[in-house]
Amino acid sequence: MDPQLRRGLLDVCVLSAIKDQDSYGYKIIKDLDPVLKLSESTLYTILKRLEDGGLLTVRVTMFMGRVRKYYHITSSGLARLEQFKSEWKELMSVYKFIEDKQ
Amino acid sequence: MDPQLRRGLLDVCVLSAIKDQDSYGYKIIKDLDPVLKLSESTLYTILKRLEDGGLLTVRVTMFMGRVRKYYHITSSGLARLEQFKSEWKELMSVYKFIEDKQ
DNA sequence: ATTCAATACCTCGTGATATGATGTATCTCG
DNA sequence: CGAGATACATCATATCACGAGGTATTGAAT
Repeated sequence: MDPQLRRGLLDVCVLSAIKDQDSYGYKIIKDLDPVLKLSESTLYTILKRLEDGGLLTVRVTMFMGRVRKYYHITSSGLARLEQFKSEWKELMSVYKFIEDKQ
Repeated sequence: MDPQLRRGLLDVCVLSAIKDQDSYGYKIIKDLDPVLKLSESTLYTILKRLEDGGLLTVRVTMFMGRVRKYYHITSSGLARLEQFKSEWKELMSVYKFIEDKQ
């Protein structure tokens, strides 16, 4: 897929992945893999940005001797997902314009 | 609209705007305005990139004492629009994933 | 015992990019 | 004459995705 097109979905995809229940980096990548391939460097960049923006919070845990960081969506994160739905409608109308030309 | 989301559409919107008939910068902005607001600096950056990529060609003309550059879509440009349609399907499947979580 | 894959985190540098600010020049209308 | 529309362009900045590379543990296979 066109990288530009991907970008608009990255943040919301990650937020979606932790929406129903808290998750951690490695698992998010595996969960999203069928729908969207993410490298680790990309994901951790996104997670950091979302944390800085207050869209999620982090909880550090230990599991089998390894550090594991659980990410939890905030109300702002949920609002972002909500906002995305309306933005998608705008996007669809732009797409319609392009499609009609074809 | 989320700037990230916009980005994926910029190139194809511009290509769409010149698809049916050659056009020039100032007119492209006016034509796209109802569907997508573009600043001049943004558009000229895009046009330059599309030209460099061989997706369009430029023809310099004079009109009423002013320089006017007409942009013409190439077969690569048309192919890009074609490709966009299939990419949009991929994008829709990602969107479905996000939507289903809501 | 050693090797290798899987799990799990992270940082740094690079290249690509959109955009505001700014500049140049002409035509038209009041 | 002055303002607004027409029409182009460049530069600096900020944002961002991503590959490359790094650290460390567990568990299974050789």
